[in-house]
Amino acid sequence: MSRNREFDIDLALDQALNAFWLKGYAATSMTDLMAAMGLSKSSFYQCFGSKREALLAALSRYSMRELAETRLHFNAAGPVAPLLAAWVRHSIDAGACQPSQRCGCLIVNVAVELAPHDREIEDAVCYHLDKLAAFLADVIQRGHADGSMPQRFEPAQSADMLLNLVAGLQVLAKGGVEAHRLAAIVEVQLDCLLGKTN
Amino acid sequence: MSRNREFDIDLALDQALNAFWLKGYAATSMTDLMAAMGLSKSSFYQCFGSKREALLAALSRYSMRELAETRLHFNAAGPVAPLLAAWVRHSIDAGACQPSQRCGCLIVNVAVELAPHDREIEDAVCYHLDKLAAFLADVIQRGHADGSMPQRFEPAQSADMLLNLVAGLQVLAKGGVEAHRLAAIVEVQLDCLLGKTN
DNA sequence: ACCATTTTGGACTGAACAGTCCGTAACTAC
DNA sequence: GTAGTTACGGACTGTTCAGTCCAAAATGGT
Repeated sequence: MSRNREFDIDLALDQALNAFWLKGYAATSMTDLMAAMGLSKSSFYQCFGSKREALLAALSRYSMRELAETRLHFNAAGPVAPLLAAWVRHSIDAGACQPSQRCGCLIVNVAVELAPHDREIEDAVCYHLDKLAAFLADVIQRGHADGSMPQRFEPAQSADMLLNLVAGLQVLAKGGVEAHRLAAIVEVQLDCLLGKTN
Repeated sequence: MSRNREFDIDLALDQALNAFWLKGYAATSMTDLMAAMGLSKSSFYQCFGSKREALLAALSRYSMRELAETRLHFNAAGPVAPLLAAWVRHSIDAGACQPSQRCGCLIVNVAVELAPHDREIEDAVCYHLDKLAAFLADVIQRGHADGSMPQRFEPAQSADMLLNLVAGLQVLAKGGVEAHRLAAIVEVQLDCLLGKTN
């Protein structure tokens, strides 16, 4: 009954996501965005409404993807402690949407740039952080149960601490702190959380 | 031999700093900036050269101020541990250039928004972080010497960990995480760094 | 084959952008 | 007082911004 869309919405959204990830929201012009997504103005506005709505959609997609990957990682069998250590260590070099580019974490970037000025975006950021914290708390609970993690702190507190750890790492990495110092921070924190033996 | 400048450069710079702090670099237009600083276009460009150079100057001023305040705080007599605890706790509510506004830390904001795309700004950020880390390492060394801090980690590592802690807090605060959770993170981390007794 | 529907490219909009320039006003040194 | 110098206000530049609109092309149902 009608002409078919020529592009894949999810693919276009991924490319928009990468553009925002790489340059930030304000610094990504519509020209940049359309070039990255490979669509014309009319197609973009028809499909996504506005630049801001595209960011919101990209943010939601990023959040889903990130949470799914994290869940997958912790689905592995065996004690939780080494999984957790691997997850945190991985977070250092995960912040690259393009090779040799320090994009950090889209959620962190958006939280800093926009969350205080846009309620809806703050809600999206907060939703992601809460989901992630809740999942990590579950994982930590599992670590307590399987005996691989000392029960020194409440799971929820340890989870928030991990959140804070990875958020801080993204900032320091973007600020130009060398990788070996970031790695040392991770090890110190893992030591606190998991005890001498990790 | 000439007409005098009608405004105070440092005051104007402080107001520029607040504007950038509040809204970020890209989102602060020249119109915003001139209004905040209370000067006309010609005065601004005559005195500061460009928007970017104004940011650089503001960044340097912020860095000096921040470092001076930190040095002052740790100049107090007595054991280091409680001073350190107070400093970190204070960092939660320090991120407000205006009442009831979550501005976070200018260095963190700029690190996330601009450092990966502007070498000179990255250098400024990195310089501040290094200075702060080095000073904190000295403070921690003092804490080791006066016996108020356990010597579980190297001073430089503990200092980087503190840097990471406060950076993470700024991000989570901007993202909308509630203050009591931030406070809990601080206490957990202080517990790791200072031992059960703080 | 043809009509109804939707996508698409690109011309177009008015506003906002960073930055320049110049006539005028104000001040200092002499 | 006056000459020389600088600061100031604001008009002005050309560019870029996000977003609108429409004619033409492409498609699917009948």
